[in-house]
Amino acid sequence: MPDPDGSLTPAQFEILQLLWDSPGGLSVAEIWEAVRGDRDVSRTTVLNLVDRLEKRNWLTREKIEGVFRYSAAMDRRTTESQLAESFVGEFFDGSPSSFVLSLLGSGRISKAELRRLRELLNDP
Amino acid sequence: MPDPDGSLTPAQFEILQLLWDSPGGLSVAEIWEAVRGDRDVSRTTVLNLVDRLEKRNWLTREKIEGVFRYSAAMDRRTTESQLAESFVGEFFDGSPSSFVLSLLGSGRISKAELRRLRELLNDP
DNA sequence: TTCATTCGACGACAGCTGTCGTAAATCGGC
DNA sequence: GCCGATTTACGACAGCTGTCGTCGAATGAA
Repeated sequence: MPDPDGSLTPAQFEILQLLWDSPGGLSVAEIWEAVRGDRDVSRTTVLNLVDRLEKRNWLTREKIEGVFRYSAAMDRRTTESQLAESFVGEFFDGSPSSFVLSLLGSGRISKAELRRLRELLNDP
Repeated sequence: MPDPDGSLTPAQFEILQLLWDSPGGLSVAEIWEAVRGDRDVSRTTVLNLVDRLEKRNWLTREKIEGVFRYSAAMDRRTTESQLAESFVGEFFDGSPSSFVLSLLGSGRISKAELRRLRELLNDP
């Protein structure tokens, strides 16, 4: 069971999010139903996304009562950490503070977010 | 002179970084020379990357003494802010604190970076 | 002017993504 | 066991990316 290949696009990440929120795993039909809440998309599109993710070892599947149920192969924390780190590595020279500085510069961070950030860094 | 189209890949971003560091702009030959410091790549590859960036309005160019010199159309701060914000929007539900939390979870942040982050958030 | 060198436009290619349709396999009800 | 419906596999497509080569145009030295 090797590690997942490559990185993730938003469409792929959306599927992983659904699976992380569904302990027992989901069938393609269920994923489709959930995705269709946001975007209008065909069943086979979702099927294909899921299929490719499974081939790249991002998902595992198990046939239960005749239908495949998919689950995320890597847990949420690890995946998100990896995404965040490789993004900062590629675009901010690996410097989180440089990234946060840019974010602050955009001026679109709410007071609540700022407070949460301070707590995060000063507390533990 | 509309805004730049779409987002940026690491290869494209590398070129922008070079241009931000070169006030007078750079010719393709100069960009090539700089890029070749990192990766081994053909002249036409760089030329094509630059060409497409210019067509998407990420770069402007001006012919000086017979040779095009390219400059970044959008300044560094603005571009980086946009990148950071859209990344957080796509993968962290628009929540910077959630992003930083993931980064902390990876356990690969140096003490110096942590200190810098705290200063950044407590100072202003 | 001529000619070698540089520069730039263009096209090509494979790989990936999101999108979809068709066809085959599977399943449940009768 | 058969048939309609669901599920899955597979192939197709356009668009983008990084990669490169070719060819014509521009340039400058002799």
